[in-house]
Amino acid sequence: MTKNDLAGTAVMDKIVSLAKRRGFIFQSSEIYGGLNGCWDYGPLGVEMLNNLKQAWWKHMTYREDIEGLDAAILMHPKVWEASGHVENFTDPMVDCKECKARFRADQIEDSECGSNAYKGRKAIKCQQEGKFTDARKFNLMFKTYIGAIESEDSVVYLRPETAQGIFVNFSNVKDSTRQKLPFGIAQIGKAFRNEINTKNFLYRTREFEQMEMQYFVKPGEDEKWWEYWKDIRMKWYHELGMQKESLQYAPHPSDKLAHYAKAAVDIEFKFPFGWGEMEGIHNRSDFDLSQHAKFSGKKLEYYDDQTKERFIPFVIETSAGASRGFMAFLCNAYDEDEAPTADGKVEKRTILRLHNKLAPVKCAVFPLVNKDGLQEISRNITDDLQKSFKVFYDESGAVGRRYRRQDECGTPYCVTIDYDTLKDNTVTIRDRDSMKQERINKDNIKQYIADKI
RNA sequence: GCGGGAAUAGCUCAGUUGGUAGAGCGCAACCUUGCCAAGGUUGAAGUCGCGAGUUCGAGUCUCGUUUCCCGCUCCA
Repeated sequence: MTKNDLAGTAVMDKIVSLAKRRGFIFQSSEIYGGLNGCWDYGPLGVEMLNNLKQAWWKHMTYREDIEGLDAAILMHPKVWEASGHVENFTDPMVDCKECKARFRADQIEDSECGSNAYKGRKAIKCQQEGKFTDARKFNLMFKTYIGAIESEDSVVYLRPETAQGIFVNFSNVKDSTRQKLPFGIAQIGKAFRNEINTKNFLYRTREFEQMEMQYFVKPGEDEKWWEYWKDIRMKWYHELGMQKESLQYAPHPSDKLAHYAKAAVDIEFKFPFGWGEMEGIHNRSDFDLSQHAKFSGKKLEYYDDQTKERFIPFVIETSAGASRGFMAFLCNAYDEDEAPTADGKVEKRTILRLHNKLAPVKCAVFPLVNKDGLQEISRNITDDLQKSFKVFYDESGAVGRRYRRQDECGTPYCVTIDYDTLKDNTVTIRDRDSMKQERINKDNIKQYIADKI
């Protein structure tokens, strides 16, 4: 059976349950009944998430034209005025008490009543008849106070995106690194949005992690670089094992672009519940730097020594969700196939076909049986290997059971120490996906795995 | 925010007209075991999401609430 044969909801349920059972994802504050839209990464989850972030970090910053940054989550409140979040992140909404539809208060004139009985009826008429609630504001930014006094003067926000930390540091990074255009700044960090609704496990949550890179270019070259990053970013997902048919570009129609964007395309993944955005590649033009220049009074310009031009760079942004990516890679890896049993039958095998780079544990080590010194050799091998990567030692139960445990966790390699090891120092190393084994010298295990992760 | 469904052991679920909590898998220990969830013995583990109410007595009935899922709405 392949995942395509299974209904989306059923697959999602299985993944959620496996994530809990094996320690990838737990509900936040579970013993208190949970907190809506918040999730914790368990022992295997945090390893995998770190691997994902590390893969992205290397992809972005192990090149000459991109620098790293880790800005504070709390920023000056004016940042969010300049960025447009204070104004645009707030929508006054009204509900119709009769048909239960919700409207943006500023769009009632263009909206239609949500009830079938009044199909085609203008919502403005319902409002005139007094069916609507008072307008309520929904600002998606979490608000808190800095310092001892809780007043309007001490309001700060949890950042709703990491991008602004990069824009406000544009000059700092440029001056301290002597970078010339085009160059980029990359950052991984938490962001917070007080969503009206959360849904789909890790997909829409109130606290999430972003992996963003803002690439600063000369105006006029923005189109070229937008195409470049669009291409590079899609390839990155392919290289980490995502099936091509599970990925697609979803362009934003020009009349639905965000206030800052000149062009935008999403990379979408085919989740069990349908296509969903994982990353956006946006041409933000000079909107952000111009706004911050205006609000801060500081020049955020670039001087080109070659052409003697002074200008505000354009920004091509690649904005990926680490949490969403985590979930997408988990869904992409989940599979069920068939494995032979000791008595010649076949049984269902649950397996996470994670890319070696993402797998939480790289290698498991088993003594074939728990006697005749095989455990001691296995312990020694484990101690040696875990100097280089995450290893799991297991001597509990039959060896077949131990293989299956690792399959469910996505561990790519299992090393088994048997009686031949005593004679010639070889061990078997078993591949997760094919279940095939080969014998190698125990001193070569580390190199064998290091070459593949 | 609206409508619908669900919540009992780590997971998947039973639990009768209201009468002291069950199974399979998993987990732990021991025995057995020479490579793919094997067999045996033993064991740990649940304030039945949370809080009220009705009742002599509530997993079961009522109300509230939280969380998750589905459909709307929302997603600068």
